[in-house]
Amino acid sequence: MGLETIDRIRAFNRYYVRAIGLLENTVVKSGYTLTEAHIINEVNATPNTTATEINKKLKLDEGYLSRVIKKLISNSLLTKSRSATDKRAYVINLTEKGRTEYQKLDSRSTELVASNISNLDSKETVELANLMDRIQFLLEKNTSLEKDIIS
Amino acid sequence: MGLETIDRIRAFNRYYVRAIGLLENTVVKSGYTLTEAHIINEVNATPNTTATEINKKLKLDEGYLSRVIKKLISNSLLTKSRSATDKRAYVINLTEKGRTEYQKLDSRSTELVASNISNLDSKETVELANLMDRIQFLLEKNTSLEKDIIS
DNA sequence: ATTAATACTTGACAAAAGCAAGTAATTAAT
DNA sequence: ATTAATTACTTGCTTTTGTCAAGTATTAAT
Repeated sequence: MGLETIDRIRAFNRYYVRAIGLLENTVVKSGYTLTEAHIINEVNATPNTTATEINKKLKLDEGYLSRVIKKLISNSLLTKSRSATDKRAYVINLTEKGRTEYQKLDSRSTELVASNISNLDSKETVELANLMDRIQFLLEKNTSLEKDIIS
Repeated sequence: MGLETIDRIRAFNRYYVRAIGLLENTVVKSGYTLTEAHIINEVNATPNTTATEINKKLKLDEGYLSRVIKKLISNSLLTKSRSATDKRAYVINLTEKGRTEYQKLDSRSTELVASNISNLDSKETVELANLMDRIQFLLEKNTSLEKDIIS
């Protein structure tokens, strides 16, 4: 297959890095940092989670995560209460406001994607999603678990 | 096609953001920040460029860019000299060391991609590159120029 | 019981990035 | 032609983001 195939993959990665960078800016304009948005997403996806659980996905510095959570609590998006089963840990949940904000971020994100593919007809849109699924499938073949990187 | 198609696209974006985040960490371990690496790439791609030209691609804060370039100059990777044709601007180039470092970053990146797809056979690897090309083609359909975002 | 590991916090600090004001050179406007 | 506006870049100041290390409390391991 040759080196030029890898170069094509790298070209895509550069392209997508840039595209995603623009996304990130847009998320930030929503008033939350990307990290905050990720945390909100995580807590939404798995209620009654803990900082350690969140960090298995986000892999931030523990101290930093602790502070960001603190900030989200002081902004009334999250609640934290000592776990009954493990008093070292704190159970984290979204507040009502937190759920509302999650919904906003979520629909905002959907709108953005929709607008970014607005020139595609529905056939092409489905094709795009299929291509993406296939890429993810191929890339995940390489990494049985968790350690997947692409560069 | 329905909302679930957009959700699939968003799922891929999340997946890829994470994958690219891991890439970034790896680049950083090379001793340069991602921003520095991008600048080095740009100067390599277009010699005799200027800060403004670089920033058309990278879209950083001007002041920040100015400082990063300064740092790269003090590390002997770049040179800067007043443009003869426009004395406001500075012509930027790689030094010999800069070229060497570019080559290192470049081959490192190729190696990383290769290792991340090492489980694919050559047929699948070509398929992957084709899928990526097609995605890029579809996404670029949406934006005649420069303003492409995907989220 | 003692030691080690886990969950989290806090203080101090460093790096990355953004904002705003400024200089000098060039281009556009009248 | 002179003034005004724009462009290219720099610098000081601040904020945001992230790291490191030390510490507390709790739980698990031996």
